[in-house]
Amino acid sequence: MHKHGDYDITNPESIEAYARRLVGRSLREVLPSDARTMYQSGRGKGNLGDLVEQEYFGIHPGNISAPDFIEAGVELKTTPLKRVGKSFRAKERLVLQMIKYNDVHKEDWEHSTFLAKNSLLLLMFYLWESGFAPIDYVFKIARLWSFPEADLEIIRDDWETIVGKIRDGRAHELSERDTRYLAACTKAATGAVLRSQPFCEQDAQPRAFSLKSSYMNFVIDESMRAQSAVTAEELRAGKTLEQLIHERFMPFVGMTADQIAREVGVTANRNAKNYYSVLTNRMLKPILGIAPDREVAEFEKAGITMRTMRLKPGGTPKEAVSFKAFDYMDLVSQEWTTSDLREELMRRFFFVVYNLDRNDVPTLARTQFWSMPQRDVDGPGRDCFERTVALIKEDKAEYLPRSTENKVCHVRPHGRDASDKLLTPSGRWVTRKSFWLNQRYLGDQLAGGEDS
DNA sequence: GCATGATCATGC
DNA sequence: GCATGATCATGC
Repeated sequence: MHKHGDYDITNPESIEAYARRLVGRSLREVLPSDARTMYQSGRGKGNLGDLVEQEYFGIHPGNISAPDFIEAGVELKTTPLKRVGKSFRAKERLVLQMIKYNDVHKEDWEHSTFLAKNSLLLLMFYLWESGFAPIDYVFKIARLWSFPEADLEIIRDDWETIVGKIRDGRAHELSERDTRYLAACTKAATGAVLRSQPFCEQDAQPRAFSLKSSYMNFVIDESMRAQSAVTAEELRAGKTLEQLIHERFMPFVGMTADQIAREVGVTANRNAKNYYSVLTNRMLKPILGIAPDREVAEFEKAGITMRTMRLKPGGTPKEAVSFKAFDYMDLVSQEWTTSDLREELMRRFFFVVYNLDRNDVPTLARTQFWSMPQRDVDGPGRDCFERTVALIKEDKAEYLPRSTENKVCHVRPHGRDASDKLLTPSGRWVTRKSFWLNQRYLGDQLAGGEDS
């Protein structure tokens, strides 16, 4: 028996595809009514993980040392997200398996039960909402996850640290602070029955291997990014939102901005600095056949940042791209991993690209989706952020990173005029500023893209 | 010609 | 009234 209903139990991708059907929905919306009634209103509370396994996938994994989908080697994990502002964060750490103090010390990493069970995870994130029954939580992410090699190195170190402590007879001293990604989190309430350990008389708290929340946040960011291309419903004939958008712009490619304005009925002042953003919005309007102005919301929902880009005759961008101005006080209180800047850099960008001719007449050249490579986000992007924070703290808010100092971005004034100032932590008023993407960097990045 | 500082028209 | 995305202006 290889098949189970709508998926192939031996094939990870098939299982993932079936899991993805839950994204954007709750179990109540997809389960047959007889299965639903059991779990309504508190009764049969069961945790959501069990519900998904039994009612959605129809599996009853009893074996705790092998993956849930044995034939495919896939371990299913259902785990909550919480909303923080516009983005999602892990509501809790992800518990992978109990640590058996009396067995694990005999294992080596390559042959560990940890690896056997957790090498390929099917992660299903749902949005936790206070007061909801589990059956009503809406799933946001469903994806296969295998650890990137670099991460696995660290997880291995962490595993060795934890197991090493057990071998040293110090299981009772385990702490989540010992490790970076993989932690030995306490399991069961405080005061629960303690467990024996092999090399020490003293009993230890029950603990489980778990992925820290901070690591899960990284997984979430990555997943939202990967998924944003196809979120917002793969409407109509299985086309992605991105395909639909490209197609929408196609008829305008080759037209000058003036011609486009006439075509879509824009009469706004050509000198208005939001002229191109008005044009783009109007070109997008009829997309998806939804109510006017909804398309912008669709963009938002998919986490897409829309920008105009004008290329000079040589093909380099005429201008850098700005983000909203920051508040000095707020900025210095931010950590890189959760910073506004990182969130902005991690978003998917949609560029509407115009070519300028020698007379500066803009012609729509193409549209292009783009995401900043991860190494640039957490490399130069991070440097720029941390340098900026450090300089502000040193009372040098006038001397923030320039475009010549950083490959990816820089800081520049961004206010009403030179008198538009904000308070710094040192108590001085300094020109309002923001982060900007370097135009040279953008030129290099977008040159490779041949979209639409 | 580019990097950086300065400013603007509009929408909310 | 002001933040935003965008562009202009200047100095090196």
